[in-house]
Amino acid sequence: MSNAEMVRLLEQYADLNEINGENSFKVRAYRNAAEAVASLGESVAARVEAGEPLTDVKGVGKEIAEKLTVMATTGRFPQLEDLAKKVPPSLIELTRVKGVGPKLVQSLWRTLGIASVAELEGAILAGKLAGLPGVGAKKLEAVQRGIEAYHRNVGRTRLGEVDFIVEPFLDKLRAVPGVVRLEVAGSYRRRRETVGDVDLLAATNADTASAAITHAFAAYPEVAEVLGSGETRSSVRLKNGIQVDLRVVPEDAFGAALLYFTGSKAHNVALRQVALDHALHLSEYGLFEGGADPDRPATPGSAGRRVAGRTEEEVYARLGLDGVPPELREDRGELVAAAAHALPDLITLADVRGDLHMHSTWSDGRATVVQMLEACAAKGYEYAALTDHSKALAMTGGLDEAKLARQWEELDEVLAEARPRSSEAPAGRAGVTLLRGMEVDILKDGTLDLSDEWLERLDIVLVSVHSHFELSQAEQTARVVKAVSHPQVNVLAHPTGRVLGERDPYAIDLAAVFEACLANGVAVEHNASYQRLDLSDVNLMAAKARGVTVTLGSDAHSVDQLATMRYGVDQLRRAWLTSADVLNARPLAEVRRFLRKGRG
DNA sequence: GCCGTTTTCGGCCCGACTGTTTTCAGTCG
Repeated sequence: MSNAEMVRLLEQYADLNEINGENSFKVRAYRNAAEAVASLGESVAARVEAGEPLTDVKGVGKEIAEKLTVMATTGRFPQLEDLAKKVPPSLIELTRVKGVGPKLVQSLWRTLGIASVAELEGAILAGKLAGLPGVGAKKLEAVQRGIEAYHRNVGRTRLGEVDFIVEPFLDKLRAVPGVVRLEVAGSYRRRRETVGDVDLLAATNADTASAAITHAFAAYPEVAEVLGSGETRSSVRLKNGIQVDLRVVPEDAFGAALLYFTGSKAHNVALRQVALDHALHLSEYGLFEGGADPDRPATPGSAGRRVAGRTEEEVYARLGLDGVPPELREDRGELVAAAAHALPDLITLADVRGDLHMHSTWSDGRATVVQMLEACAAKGYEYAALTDHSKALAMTGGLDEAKLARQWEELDEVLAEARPRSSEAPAGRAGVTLLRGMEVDILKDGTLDLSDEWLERLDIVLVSVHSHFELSQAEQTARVVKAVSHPQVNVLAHPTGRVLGERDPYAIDLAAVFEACLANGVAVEHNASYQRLDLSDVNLMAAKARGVTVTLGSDAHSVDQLATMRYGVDQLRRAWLTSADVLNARPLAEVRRFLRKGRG
């Protein structure tokens, strides 16, 4: 059984236990264990086979280790199967409806036999919900709104699509008088590959400004519906279905609030624990001396004297920690590293010296080679690899050997013109070295869609899977391993084939693929297109752990798409990568040395 | 169920908002 499957089952077990009214700490323990497995970076099954104890994994104790072992060896989770007989798994879907939590689900199931969103809708129409304990007219309305939102917005929105919405909204709100700070927090700030709700955080210098921004927030033209509004918190749903929350906080607590609302939840929990270890108390209002007094009402500031809170750095510093970049705040060891002053010097967009994956009008790109090169020059790149598709992708106009030869004739001309032989040389693309490459299809049997002769002539050979996604894991792994073992291959592009929100990764043993890449001097790509972002952050961490070189490619099919590089850098940062881990953060000479694999 | 220079029991992050209540439970983040 794969780690992903184990994660899914552990989460399901946690959810069902929660609905069943089980001890909330036990529920959390299973969620923590699921998270631990998800970010493990190695196969649990392999670990079990090797006899390495699972209890070494933080968050996995004796009980869960046993359950994981059973899953790994038998492919089953008997306790979950038993629980599912008492609590139907379809109830989990009900808790995804906003306004419906575990307690209400339990009540719906026990008293009315409701076990699905569809049945809930039916019961509301039939007037059966009124009279249930805790359900009045307003609650009923909230549940109905929740159901509408559920249908409209199942799943999350890709980061690159949220940007288009968020940036203009921010501009509007920043213009409100009295707003001194406005930031996006949440998973958007952590640069997760997809975003659920958008969390905005504002600091104002007067109470009147706080009312003004709340008003401007609700009055934004793209707002379809105001979901809730209070003195410090408001929520709206935009016309495209995305929910946006606004919090207004005092300026001197902005850092603590930004920290808190950026999360992740796991990071916050861990950070608060660090605060407690220092006999301090952390909330979104600041870091306080003296613990909260349980006998007094928990009003802001009642917890003691504030010792930090204006900036995030101030809070971290008071806890003896270096400032943690938002991308790392996932409770994957960043606090330990911050305490040891050992956080990685994360790669930045400015470190990227070239783009190693782009298309032109020679296959399915929309811009010519010259246009792409000029755009790369404008970005200050030292080099760029032209990597059009091969002939197997007929619909993209992929290149066969004859067409590739014609492309090279054009490249000869382009390069001759670009050479600064006189003052009339086109300044635009001067300075960008073109690497002649191709994105060659991996055929079903693992052979490559281009002759060896041409593979040898290319400066850089990317290989990738664009077909036969449904092969078994063993077949897919063997296919890809065979491809990267070809002596002329340099980069395995978008290694899992996923398309966010559209297509799951195909079944493949990445550990085996990484081993083959390492043995053959092949790099794995992080495809920076925000539809793909493949490899994922967790898989990138695993690649780095095995010593595999990573490349970054925009996979641009137009000049505009070259800019998606920033989303790729986001994910590399989330994976703790530094510029030293990334091939195209190195100077051209080093890149060439890597591509030659030590040959001539 | 997990964890441990407060270790094998007794903790486990914290607060806002809403609605249904008459002092609080549920939900959310």
